[in-house]
Amino acid sequence: MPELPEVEHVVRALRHTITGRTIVAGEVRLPKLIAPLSAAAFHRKVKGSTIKGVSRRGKFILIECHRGRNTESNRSDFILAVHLRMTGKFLYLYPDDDIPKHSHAIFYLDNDRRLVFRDQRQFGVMKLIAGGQLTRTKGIKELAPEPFGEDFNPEYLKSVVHRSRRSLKTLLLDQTKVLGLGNIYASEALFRARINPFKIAGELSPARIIRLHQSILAVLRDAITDSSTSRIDLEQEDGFSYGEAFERFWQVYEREGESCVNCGSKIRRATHGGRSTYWCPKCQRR
DNA sequence: ACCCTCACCTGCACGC
DNA sequence: TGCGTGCAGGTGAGGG
Repeated sequence: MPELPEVEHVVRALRHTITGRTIVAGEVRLPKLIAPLSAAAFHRKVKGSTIKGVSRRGKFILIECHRGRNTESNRSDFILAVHLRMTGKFLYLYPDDDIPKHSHAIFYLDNDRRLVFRDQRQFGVMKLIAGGQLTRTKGIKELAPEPFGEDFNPEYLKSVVHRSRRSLKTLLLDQTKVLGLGNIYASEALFRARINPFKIAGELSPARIIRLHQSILAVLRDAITDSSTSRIDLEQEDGFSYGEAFERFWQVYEREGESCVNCGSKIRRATHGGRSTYWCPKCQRR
């Protein structure tokens, strides 16, 4: 379920929790999670490595590790890149806690705690990336610029939008074009920009592209800020709950039939490319 | 290069 | 109570 704001919160929680810890052992129970690497090879690589830090690229969580004493040497450094997809979660278990169902990877840490990757739907993915290879890794190298970076500017968005004949809603979900939105925040960003989700991207006026750019940033930033009131707790059964702090902020998503906060019209829902899209028919006319 | 459809999974809410 | 259906916030492979 997580989109960029939720991933950002998981990254902060992990950074705070596991930076500096050494991985004593790594166990993989669902081989496809790390395929084509074998569980044995995975264990050999992570065993004895120390976690330097935790960062993010798009919706990928990057756990930066190094091995051996010489931290200056890049040679044996690697990144564990984790994508939560729909239901992936991290848990930080106490020694006596049971390992819950759907736990597909377990990292035994040097403080006797275990970091568990749990994923009910098994869509999540882990990649072991050798030092310096991040920008050459398939699935990561294709990603659009970070939304909060300099390269994601109105000019960039204009170039992407003008080249596309897809609907804006579909375009916003394409991580190689616009990074960080998912099905919820794509609807929310279009609502804030007052743009109809079915509008063809290439037909968007320059003024509206600027508005869309601002709305994308505002939605992501607000979601990160608002939800910080609900701290992501890696010790909860679910690792973290998206909870009310995230939902409270939705203005159209999952609000079919409710009144638009701007004009009072009934929010509509339609299935578009197999996924739900929500919009206000009056504020977001075609 | 672009874009569409389907596939990957489990669990939950719903109607009968 | 059970069973079938549709739905869920993400992406990638494969094809046109």
